[in-house]
Amino acid sequence: MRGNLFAVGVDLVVLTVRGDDLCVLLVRRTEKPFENSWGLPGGFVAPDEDLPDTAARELAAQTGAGTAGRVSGHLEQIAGYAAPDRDPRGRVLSVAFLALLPDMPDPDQPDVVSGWHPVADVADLAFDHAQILADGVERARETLEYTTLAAAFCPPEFTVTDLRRVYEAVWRTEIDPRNFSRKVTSTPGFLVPTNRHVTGGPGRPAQLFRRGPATRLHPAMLREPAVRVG
Amino acid sequence: MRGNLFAVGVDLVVLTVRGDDLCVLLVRRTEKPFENSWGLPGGFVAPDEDLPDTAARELAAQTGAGTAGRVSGHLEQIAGYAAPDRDPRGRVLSVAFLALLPDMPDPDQPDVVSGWHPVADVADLAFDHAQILADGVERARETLEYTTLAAAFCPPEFTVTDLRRVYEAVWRTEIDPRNFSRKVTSTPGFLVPTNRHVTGGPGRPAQLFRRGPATRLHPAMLREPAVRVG
DNA sequence: TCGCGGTAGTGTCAGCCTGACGAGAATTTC
DNA sequence: GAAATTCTCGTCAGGCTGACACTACCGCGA
Repeated sequence: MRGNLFAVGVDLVVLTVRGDDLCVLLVRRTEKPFENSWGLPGGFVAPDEDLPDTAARELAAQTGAGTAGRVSGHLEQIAGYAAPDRDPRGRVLSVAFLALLPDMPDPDQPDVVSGWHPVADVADLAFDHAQILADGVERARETLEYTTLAAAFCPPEFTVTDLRRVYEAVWRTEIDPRNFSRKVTSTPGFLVPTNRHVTGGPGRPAQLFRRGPATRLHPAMLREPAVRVG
Repeated sequence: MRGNLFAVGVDLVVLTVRGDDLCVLLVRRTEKPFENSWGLPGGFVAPDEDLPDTAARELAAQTGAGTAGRVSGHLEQIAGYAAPDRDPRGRVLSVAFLALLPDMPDPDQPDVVSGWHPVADVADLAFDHAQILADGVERARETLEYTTLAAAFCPPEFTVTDLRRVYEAVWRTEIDPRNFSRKVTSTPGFLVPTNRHVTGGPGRPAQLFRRGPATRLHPAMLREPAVRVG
């Protein structure tokens, strides 16, 4: 077999929505290279492990959530990255995965080595992680247009407003609440009403919904037709 | 550095439209494993080579087109595949790329070791190439919905009907020529009229167009809203 | 108790886009 | 020439969207 050999790792772009911000899970590196820099969580692929297995294992380890992340979360591959000089230690290929999680309390160990950072504030990541993050965020933005995956950012039961805030945070736009409500509630299989309502806050109580079986939006929920001719 | 080592290769899903069929470029394997089976063209990543470089190099080699494939073609990454048992020789990670080319004469060497096959007729490929092909075809179908990339299947100058046949072949549907023409000619930047016309065939001569600068379709050209709720 | 601000959800309406055609224009073939 | 074929423009009804008026229901404070 020809070809030189690579170390193969998996890097995770773990996104969640906290308040009005789209946030990414970053870890502070404790080893060279890029010691003390922030980077994406990740690890090497173990023998007899497939890429999604590695990603799921790392996700569980980093979020301290056991397999809980899979209950309402989502995990998909973004792409492979293998520029010859992306890792000074040698030839390393990294397969990036995108994970979407509901907002959760800060990571189990309340240390400063990992935490949520608004993606808009992120700068200077290790390796080519800035590029990977950008690709992951763009993927998430597109995914929200054509699928019902925004609900992956929400807890098992959520209101239409919760869901709208996800779109607004990921797209950094404002959406008319009335039109948004009409769209998502009229899409068959997107939301399953529970007939229960949240109370406590100001205003009329909002109905709680659960995720429905639908996975795709037809027609899509398009972002601003962003004048992009070139 | 932890982790075991992988050989890393690139596999190509090279698609074109011939007549009414979406076709894929396959090669007949001359070595074990899967000797004499059909498989996707590909090769290993050379030292100091990035993944897109390998893909472009292999594409040029396989189509015998030098760099001509890039003139009106398109090359994008699909995903990485690394199941532990996908290659009996050992741990091999393959990054798949999707290439879209205009129809061209059969490969330079008129041998039987490589050629175009209608994707609908393909069966029993080597390794996990059937899965990779399926993923590539699905990616192409989605891409046609949201981008202007169908023109990558066409020669530099083409008619609206040429373009429509691309959509029909990739989606395996029929599209109303009048509505299709309205859609593509009214999308700013999709088609640039040349004011020249093709002649020779039956019927009114069709105008020739060139690709415009637009890359995205707003709104998208949706396939059949395929009743898909689950 | 009674407004009052705030949020949830419904209703309306004009405009754009699409699917489903009709019909005319321009060419080859018979 | 007449027929067949293909390209192109028009028409029209229906669906979806953005914009926004309006009602329903809550907590809060006077």
